[in-house]
Amino acid sequence: MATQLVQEIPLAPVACCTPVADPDITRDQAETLASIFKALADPHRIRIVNLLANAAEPVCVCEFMPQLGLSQGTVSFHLKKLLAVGLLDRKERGTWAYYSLKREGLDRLATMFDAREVVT
Amino acid sequence: MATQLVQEIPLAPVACCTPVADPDITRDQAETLASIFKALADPHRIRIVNLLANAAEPVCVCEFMPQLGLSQGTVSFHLKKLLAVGLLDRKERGTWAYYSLKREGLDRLATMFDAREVVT
DNA sequence: CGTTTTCATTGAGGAATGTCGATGAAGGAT
DNA sequence: ATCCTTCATCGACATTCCTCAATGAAAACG
Repeated sequence: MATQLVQEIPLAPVACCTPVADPDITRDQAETLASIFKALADPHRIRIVNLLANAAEPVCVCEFMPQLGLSQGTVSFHLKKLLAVGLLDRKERGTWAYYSLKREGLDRLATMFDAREVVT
Repeated sequence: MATQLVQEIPLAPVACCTPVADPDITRDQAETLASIFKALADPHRIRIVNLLANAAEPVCVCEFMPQLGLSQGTVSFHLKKLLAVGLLDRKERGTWAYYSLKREGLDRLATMFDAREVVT
């Protein structure tokens, strides 16, 4: 019975499973992709992106602190992470620093799944 | 000069920046989203997804070990992470465990960016 | 000039993550 | 029944991550 169950499925008879095609992406590509996901792998950074998406204009650092309930240094820490992977844009204006969403960054993420470039 | 530069931009005159719209997503939603991204925030797990995307049929654990160069326990560790967020499907067959991509999981990710549900 | 404001960076802590080797559980084979 | 294979889990360790308070740097203002 159990033996038949195994036979039913068209898998390799000897080995445990059918050989898998070599991966399309290299180790380096996987590393790059993971770093982008890593930038979004934090609830506070998700909210930062969400805040920026809702904002009609660039937002300065001091705005995030009360919204997120985080200290100023921590906010800069998170913004830097998002900036590093190209998801955010930063421009200084006097003493202030304004952040905005980088459309290319989001589009790149969208096409990852749309065209299945990454995964398929 | 510098003062004029600040004035040029139509931002709030007193405060440092324009008030930002309240975030669309709740703290809980941000947490959930972050957990999904966290599952993909590792190069080995990216390669696992890539391998599964290239595979025509479910893949057993023993196949990942040589491909990734990781110990068996570590492979199970990563598979569990992806499984937990609904990106993978697992079915046992005798002594073996076969993993496959869960289309709904990927589609959910895709629509996140397509429809801008998450971010916009 | 000195003071104040805004933001980035640093140092230090505690928490979470990734890795391995070892152990355990469950099915198949002899 | 005994042994072997496959896989999940556990314990332990090293590394990375997140957070704050404190310090620096640069611009605006008195």
